Amino acid sequence: MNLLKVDSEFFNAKDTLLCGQFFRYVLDIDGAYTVYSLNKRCKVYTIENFTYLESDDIDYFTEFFDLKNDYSKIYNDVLNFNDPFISHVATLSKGIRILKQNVIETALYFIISQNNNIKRIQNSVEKLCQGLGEKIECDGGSYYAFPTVKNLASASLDFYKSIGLGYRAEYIKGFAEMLNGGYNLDNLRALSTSEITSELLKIKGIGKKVADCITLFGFNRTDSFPVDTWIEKIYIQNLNGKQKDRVKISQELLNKFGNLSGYVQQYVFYYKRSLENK
DNA sequence: CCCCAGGAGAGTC
DNA sequence: GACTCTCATGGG
Repeated sequence: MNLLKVDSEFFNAKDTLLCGQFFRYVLDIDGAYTVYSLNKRCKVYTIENFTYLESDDIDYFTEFFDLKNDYSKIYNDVLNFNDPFISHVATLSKGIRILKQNVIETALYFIISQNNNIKRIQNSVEKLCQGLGEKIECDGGSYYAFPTVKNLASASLDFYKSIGLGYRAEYIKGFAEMLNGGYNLDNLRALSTSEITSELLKIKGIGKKVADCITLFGFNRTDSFPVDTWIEKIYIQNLNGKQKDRVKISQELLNKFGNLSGYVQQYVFYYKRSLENK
C-alpha cells in the first residue's frame, strides 16, 4: 500500500467524486472514500489542506485523477471568461478534477444513467459488478472488479433487468455483445471529438448527452459539454439562455467555453446538484 | 394520483 | 428538420 499526499486546493476528494462524473465509490465510517475502477481500488480523503491517496497502484490512480494536469491554470483560465456566475461556481468547485476513466466502464455507466437518478444508477452499477465481476480477495476484505467484456456479453437480458436497469437492459445487453464481437472503443482515440461523438451515436442506447459524457470522462475530451436536465435548468435560470433544444444548448456552451467546456460543465453541475442546497 | 431522474428511439408531420 | 409519445423503476 502506497500513499500519495497532494495539496487539496485543486484536488478535493468529496467534490471530485460527488460531482456526478463517477458512480462507484463508498463513503467509509472514517470519512474516507473507497473508489473502484476496473479491478483496482484506492482510498482517497481530504483533511484540511491536503488530499491523501492510498493504493497498491498509485500510478493508475495518478492517471485516473488526472494529477499531472495543472488545474490552477485551468481555474484561472475559467475565471478569465469574466462571467460572474461561472467565476462564482468555479471558486466553490475548484477542488474537482475531471476523471480519466476506462472508456468501457464510462460507456456502460452513462447508458445506465439516462432518465435515471444517481442513487439508482449507483445501485445498479454495484449489482452489475457483484453479479458479473471477479471477486478480488485482499487484506481488509474483498471487492468485485468491473466485469470483463466476455462476462458482460454472457449475462442474460433477465440478469440486466434484475439489477434495476428497466428498458435500458436491452441497450446494455446489445452493447456488451457488440464489444464481445470485437468492437473496440479505443480505435476511436485517433479521431476528433466530434468524430468520436458521431461514431458513439451509432450505438443503440447512446444519444447526444451520453455520447458527450463518454467523450469527456472516457476519452478525456474537455471540448464536450453534456447537457442534461440540470444543465438545461442552469442554462435558463443562471445563464439567461434562449435555446430550447439540448443539442443546440450544448453547441452554444461549447462555442463559448471551448476546451474548458468539460471543466465548466462539472463546476456548474456540482453547484446545482449540491452546493446550492446547503 | 401526480411528477421526476445526468435521455433516447420511434413515429408523425 | 421539428414535436410528441413511450420506455422501467424507485422516490418524493
